[in-house]
Amino acid sequence: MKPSSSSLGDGDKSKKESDVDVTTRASNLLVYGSGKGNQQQGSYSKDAISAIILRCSGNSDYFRQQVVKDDKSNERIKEMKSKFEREGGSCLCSSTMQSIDALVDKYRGNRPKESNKIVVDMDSFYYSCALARHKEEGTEPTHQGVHLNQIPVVVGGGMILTSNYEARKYGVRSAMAGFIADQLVTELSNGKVKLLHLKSDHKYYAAKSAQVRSILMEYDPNLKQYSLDEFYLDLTAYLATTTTNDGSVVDVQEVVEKMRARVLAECFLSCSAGIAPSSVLAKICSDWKKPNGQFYLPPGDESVMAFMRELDCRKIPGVGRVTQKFLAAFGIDTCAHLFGKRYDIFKIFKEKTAGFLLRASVGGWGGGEDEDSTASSFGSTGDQGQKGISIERTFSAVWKREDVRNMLEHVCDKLGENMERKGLRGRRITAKVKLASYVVFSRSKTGRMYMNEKEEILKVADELVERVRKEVEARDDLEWKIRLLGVRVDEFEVKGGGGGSIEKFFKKVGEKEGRGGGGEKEGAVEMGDEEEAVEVGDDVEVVEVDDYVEVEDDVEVEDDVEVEDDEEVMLSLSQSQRDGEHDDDWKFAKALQDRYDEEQKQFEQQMNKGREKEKEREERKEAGGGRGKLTDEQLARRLQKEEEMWDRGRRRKEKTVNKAGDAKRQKTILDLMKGK
DNA sequence: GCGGATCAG
DNA sequence: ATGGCTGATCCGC
Repeated sequence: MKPSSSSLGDGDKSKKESDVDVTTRASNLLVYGSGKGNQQQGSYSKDAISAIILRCSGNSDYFRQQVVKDDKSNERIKEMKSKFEREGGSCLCSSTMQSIDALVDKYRGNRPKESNKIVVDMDSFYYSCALARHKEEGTEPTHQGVHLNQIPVVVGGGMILTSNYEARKYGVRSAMAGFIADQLVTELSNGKVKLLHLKSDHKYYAAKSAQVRSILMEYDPNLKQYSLDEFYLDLTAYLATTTTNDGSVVDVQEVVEKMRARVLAECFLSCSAGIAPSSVLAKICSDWKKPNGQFYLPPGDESVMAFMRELDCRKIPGVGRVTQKFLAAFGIDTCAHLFGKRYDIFKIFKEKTAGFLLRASVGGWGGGEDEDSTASSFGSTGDQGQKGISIERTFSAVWKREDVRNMLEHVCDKLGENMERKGLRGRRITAKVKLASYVVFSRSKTGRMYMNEKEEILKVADELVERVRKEVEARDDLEWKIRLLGVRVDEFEVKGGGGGSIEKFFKKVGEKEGRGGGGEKEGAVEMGDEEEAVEVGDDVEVVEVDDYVEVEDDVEVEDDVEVEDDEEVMLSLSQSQRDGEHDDDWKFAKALQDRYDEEQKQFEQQMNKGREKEKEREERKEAGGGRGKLTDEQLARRLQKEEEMWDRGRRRKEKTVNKAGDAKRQKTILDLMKGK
């Protein structure tokens, strides 16, 4: 498909050419952007859909930014390709190839011998919930006399959350902007059909999800739930302990059929299931017979390899739009291609990604540890494994300090509440700012203190946002108008984990202070003055003592800054206690705290120095390279070209593959082998 | 450690 | 005119 470049006149050539450019790349962007779903019967043509989306998107800020991002990833692909060729293309030491093959053999050998893993995935969950609700309330699931299934319906307004199958025929997908979805339906139906929007009702969905869950629990009490509409089961135990009436072994496929029938009958919700030797394979299979169907992948290498062979890479969980494009650039579309180029991927991608893709190419999941590593505790025990917590909000663009501050305050309030509820404290704060132009910035600061109170978080977040503001205002290509603010806290304190002697010491202090040393999360303890408000007696402040020292180690501290390791800290603690000079534990702790504060300040100064140096370097670069971003980029490109040429010459002289790089890859592969 | 990107649901 | 939110991970620097 080609955009109509012929329709262009001759005038104003340069501008229109760049428009064509954008359009070409943009439509490219759309073709790949269609997502993981299957194309179904009766759908409108992809081209017609793309054309409408393209026209609706027009010159919107959002779309422009998408194109910029797309350009960047294309550039990265180009770099990767040239690097690949520079390093001799598909060429590795035979020993490296042997290692890769050994790894493949291991993955293939380690797959579980039975297909007892089940993934249950609810069909267009939010939409189905709407239908189920009608059933429960005895109302008709119709709109103007027509059953909802017969007309295009979505859940969500500004942003589509779910669409029914009729709407999907018009190219309406989740995560699509509402107004584009409307336009698709209206235009493709020649104005005869209008897209119906239903309101989202998260509470009801959660209730229905719990209902489904309780049924599935009868089959596997340890099932895992990743989201409201996805369940992971292991039926091994169920199959081993269940027999049919005549005493024969039950068939897993029949069990799943019955299970789904029960969900449908009791919850009025249809779902699809995958049955496979591993949960990742089951996840892929659950998509195979959607909606209201199931797919059984028999165990055994032959079966799995045959299934994978045909599989589009994009169906691999973890391979998204961009990765697919990367792979396609190297001629890799299916898992068969992936397997065929298994040696190449270790030269193309970094270790984690390469290992992941190699494993995926043979469906090599389920070899023990990885089956559990995906464990999550959605809706059950809580958030033990949680690594971060965040809130972000979109609003109509603001720019005044006061408005920004208010928005930020709102976000921090919410975050503080959530953290308190979950009993979390973290020492890294990240602020996220999205400009009206959809350009995103994030700035973070790792502190020494574990925080969970809105005021504390707000203070840091505000500094970070101000930093972004200064950076943005210093640039002439950006405008300080923001449409989103977000705050994230991570680097949580380790709770209940051991607790060294320092912690115990502080616990004692805490008890003496009459605040309990347990680590409970009480609200803000009001003290006299800001600096005094440091919660000396709270044991949670303690864990980071060694963390801080570690950080210091990394940062090349000035000579005159004392750096102590854990032991010395402890020593000084007990010494002071023996001294009797600090009869009052609190006083001593306060002194210690002050010193840490001082160190933190030094630490920050150090960081700032680094930042300034970085800036200077940037400025010098700009001064030397002339002015304007374009010139700079051109220069960089030229430099790279030169380097490439030089590199190519050098390689030719060497006449062999890059042994050093190969050795490194060997090591990577060996590490992967050792993995189990 | 930091910041940008990607992915999933 | 209208284009989300939460949490995780990887990579390059």
